[in-house]
Amino acid sequence: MASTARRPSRVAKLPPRERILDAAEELFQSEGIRRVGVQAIAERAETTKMAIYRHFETKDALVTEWLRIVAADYQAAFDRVEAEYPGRPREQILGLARFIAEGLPAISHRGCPFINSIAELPDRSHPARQVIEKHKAHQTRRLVGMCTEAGLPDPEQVAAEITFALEGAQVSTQNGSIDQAGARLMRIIEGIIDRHRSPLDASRATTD
Amino acid sequence: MASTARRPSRVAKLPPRERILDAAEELFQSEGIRRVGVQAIAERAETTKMAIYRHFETKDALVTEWLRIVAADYQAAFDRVEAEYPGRPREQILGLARFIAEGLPAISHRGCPFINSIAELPDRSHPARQVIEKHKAHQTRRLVGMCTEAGLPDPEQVAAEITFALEGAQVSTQNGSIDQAGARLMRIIEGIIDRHRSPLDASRATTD
DNA sequence: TCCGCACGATACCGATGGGTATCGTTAGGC
DNA sequence: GCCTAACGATACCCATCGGTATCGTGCGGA
Repeated sequence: MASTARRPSRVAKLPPRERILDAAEELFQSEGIRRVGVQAIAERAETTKMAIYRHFETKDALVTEWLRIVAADYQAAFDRVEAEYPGRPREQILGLARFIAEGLPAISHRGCPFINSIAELPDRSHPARQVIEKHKAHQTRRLVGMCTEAGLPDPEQVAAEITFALEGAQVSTQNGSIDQAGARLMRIIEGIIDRHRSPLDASRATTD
Repeated sequence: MASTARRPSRVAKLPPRERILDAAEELFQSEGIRRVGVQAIAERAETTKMAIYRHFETKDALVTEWLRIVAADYQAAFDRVEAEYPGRPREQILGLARFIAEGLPAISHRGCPFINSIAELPDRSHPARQVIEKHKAHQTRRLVGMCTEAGLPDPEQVAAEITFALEGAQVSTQNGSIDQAGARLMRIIEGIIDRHRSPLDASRATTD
């Protein structure tokens, strides 16, 4: 529950549960869910398998909790961007895109945790899948809200376009050139917004 | 090795190698690579594990061969669309997008084989990963070529935008509404092309 | 001081999975 | 009509992995 600071630094000895979640985050992100055994997580967390099973019922529960935290981080980005640009939905959307774009190098060769996890969890009834679906629905709702507030016609279409672009960027970055991906993504988002904003006045510049 | 005239005794089933590849395709696509054991593939192919290892050195080799086939299918779509609309790159791109859009329902709850496989194969030196990377590079090259031929300024940017949209659509469809995804994707692609086609002349119709 | 309890370490269990060895059988080519 | 080779089936080897049981240990609170 304690969604405290998610810092990859496990230098200082945090309580076991935090260390376990940190280790799981690093390993799941870099290696994938199924490739990482509980034993490996325990070693990285400088604890033992037993300690993990004292805090989490099963490995699946640990996976689910990890994705819950990642989802909370994303939603925090939404909150931050809304607080930073109150009443300016266009800047909010661009801020969100920037958040993703700036995160691209970090995940470069290993993509979005949600996308990867879905690939590894084909069972839709898996609790982790439900976390992902709920998060995606939440994200879509907020994005549509921003587009509506921006006065864009057909906000659902715009939100869908933005979502496609954001997720496509994260996927494509896994095996392409990372250097330009962020800049390209920003231009795409700007283009989407401006195209919908003024369909009869497309002469406005799309470059930043 | 090259004797394709094997005569099955009882049923008119395909030669073992074909059956194995068919079974692998179905299972890998629906369940994922790591979740599917060689034994399961053998049962689905109505053969045995040994037969599989007679035709493929390892499971990884089978995975690689499967992805090679999928890549060939995609490239066939490129060929088809180029043959169908010779000298009309805009229609070629839209035809390609339609190919993806129409394929969305089929992969609905289980996404693109490449994206999923990358998630399951974090090792970039894996031969299957190299197949994927080569395919993506090839696809990008052809897409950039189409954009160049269409006289679009900054064809790399357009190709990147299209790629993001196509892959994003396939990812987002996994856990969202499939019904509108195809139509939304087509509108996105049209919007991308037309926005770049004539930034100073946006009065032309965007619908086909 | 002593009790409780979370923690650490190790050994273990059952299941699964990749890969191999070996058997008999069958089909096709000369 | 034989000889080679691919095929089918079974049993097996070994590693890994999720999960459990059982030890011991240190530490804080009443």
